[in-house]
Amino acid sequence: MTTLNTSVSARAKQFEIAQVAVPRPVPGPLSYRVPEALAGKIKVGSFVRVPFRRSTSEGFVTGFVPASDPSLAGFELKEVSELPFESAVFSRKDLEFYSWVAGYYQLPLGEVFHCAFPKSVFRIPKKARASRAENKIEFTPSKDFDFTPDQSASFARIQAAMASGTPKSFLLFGVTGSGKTEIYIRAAREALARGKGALILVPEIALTPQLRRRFEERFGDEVAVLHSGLTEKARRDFWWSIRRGERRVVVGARSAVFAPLENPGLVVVDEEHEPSYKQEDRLRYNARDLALVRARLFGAVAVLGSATPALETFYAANSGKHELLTLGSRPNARPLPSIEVVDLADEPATARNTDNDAPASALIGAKMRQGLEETLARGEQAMVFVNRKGYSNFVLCADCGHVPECLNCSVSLTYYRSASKLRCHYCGFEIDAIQTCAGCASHSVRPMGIGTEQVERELARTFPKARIARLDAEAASTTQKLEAALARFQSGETQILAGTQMLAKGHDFPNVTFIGVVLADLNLHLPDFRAGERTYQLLAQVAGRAGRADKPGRVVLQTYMPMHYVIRSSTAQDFAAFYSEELEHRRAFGYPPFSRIAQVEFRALKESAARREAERAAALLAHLQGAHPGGVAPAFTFLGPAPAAVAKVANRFRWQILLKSEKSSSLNAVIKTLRREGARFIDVDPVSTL
DNA sequence: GCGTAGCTATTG
DNA sequence: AATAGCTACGCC
Repeated sequence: MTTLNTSVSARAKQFEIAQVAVPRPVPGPLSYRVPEALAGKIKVGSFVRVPFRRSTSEGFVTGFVPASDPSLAGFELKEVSELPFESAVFSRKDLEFYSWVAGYYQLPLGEVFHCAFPKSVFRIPKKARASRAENKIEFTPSKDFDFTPDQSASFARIQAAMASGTPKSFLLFGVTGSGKTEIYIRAAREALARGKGALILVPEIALTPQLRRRFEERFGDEVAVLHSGLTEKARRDFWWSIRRGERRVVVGARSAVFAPLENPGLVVVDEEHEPSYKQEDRLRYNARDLALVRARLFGAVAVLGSATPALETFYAANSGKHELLTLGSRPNARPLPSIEVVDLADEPATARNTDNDAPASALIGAKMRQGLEETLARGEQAMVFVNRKGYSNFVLCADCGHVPECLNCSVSLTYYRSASKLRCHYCGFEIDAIQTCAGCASHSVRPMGIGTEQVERELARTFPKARIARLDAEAASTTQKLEAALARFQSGETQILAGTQMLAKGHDFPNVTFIGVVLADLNLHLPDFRAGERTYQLLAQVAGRAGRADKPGRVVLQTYMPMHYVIRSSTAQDFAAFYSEELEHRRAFGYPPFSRIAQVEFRALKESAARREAERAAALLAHLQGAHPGGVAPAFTFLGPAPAAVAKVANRFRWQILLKSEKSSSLNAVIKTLRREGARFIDVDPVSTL
């Protein structure tokens, strides 16, 4: 140690090298000298601009090392070029969280920064701004709803946990309409009362403006909203007002798990089972899992809410990892709808997929038609679900069997009738729909399989006087279109709305008393171990949209597999039955929650290269397994290598290996090895293995 | 010998 | 991720 009178300057000199994480997939932070003018101003958490290659990059200071650090030997270090903001943009606590994320997904810290800091946030140099005064004027929070006994009991548990100050997590298990949102609101208020913030994650907030409104009615300009649909300016303003502590109730989508709330006391994940919490590119994080981690690190209470929890979540609750809070009753006393199952095998099999000559009943069976008729006669509304967009899955030449495929992907093209196009759902490739077969020039090109457009058209033919509309990704291509379509349905202008699961999200249409599910088993047989779970969740969600207090709901569900456990348990609205059967399947095949999995993908322009890489990795994995001698069971297993379900996407061939391990640490070790060996696309805890 | 498409390695 | 630098190949 140096003597007292020299220590200050010695220390200043010693720690003058800043470690800067740049938001690019470079392996680690880079080292930069701190210029004299910025000495003492640059801190951990500072946002800086640094020279990078022959241009500049933005970066985040993650620490300091002495200039004498051996790791710097041989480098001609460059200097930090700019410090646009005086104060740090993240805290040491935040850094702890980012580091945890980087470690868990085994990606560079810079990748985490890329997600945590939306690019636009730093675009315009900021002066200290106090431009919100106009919002501050008069705000009277709307009144609380009365709690049911279930709500009161659940809220009391959450409140007690917040009072005790120890991090704790809950699973709030309650059907649609059981009042979960009201509990989130009161818990958020509880957090504010304790001088803390609240982070509320919702699956697709762009689709649910009502939810935002509900929070704003109660918290006024304490509310910040974060999602991808915001304009750059709106996102920047919200982000900085959270950072400055001006808005402490954050309602946002997946990426809001990184919102710069200084001191969250509550972290909520609504509809925690939703796959949209999983980011599917670059840093493939699951915001639900990260929310739990963030809550734990920051000493906050976590609440996961769902009517159809993910199997892993319910299992965790049963194992005592989360406290289970059940909401049984519905505060609006809406009875659960009656669900009738129609076995399509009993329906007349009249040319289900043909076009012009099809009878009106090809997709809409007798029971569903009758239900719709009665609903229309009563002046009420109906929704008809089919979980696939377009007119038909593909088109096929009845003479030679030719099916038009994407030029870039190994999939057939989906037929869009009204646009008269054939489109690829993977890369966007499209061609004009042609009546003449490209293979044999015959005119026998037939649409095969069903989609929303076909259902809409068939409804229009069956009910020529009814006002029918369609809602799917195509019809809701912009937020305006979506909101207009929803408004027309809300007002009663639309009587029957046909669409994908987009319909089932968050909206409350009190006049909807009938729901038709055209083909419940559409997703049941996808080659993915979660296909059953997804189907259960969708059907339960859809069924929950029907009926209210004075108007009982009715659901007609068409299926080819009425005896399948997923169909049976969802129509009986029996989560426990579904859970116990699904759990046994998972146990038998060693899938989560009985293991952790990771999917490794190998992509190349040539099929042979993708395959070679995958086989090389598989050989390495086999070798690793053999490295456990003396009859000790290998700490991991793997499936594959095999071509992906869609073997080519955007001209890149894909091969996959699925890793499984009961031990988290073993899986991590294997992933680390593969990364070191150059595997670029590893999905830790994948939600979909397709 | 030169130009360049496609690949690899590096970024402080 | 972006890109500077490198290699192999085609061309005159």
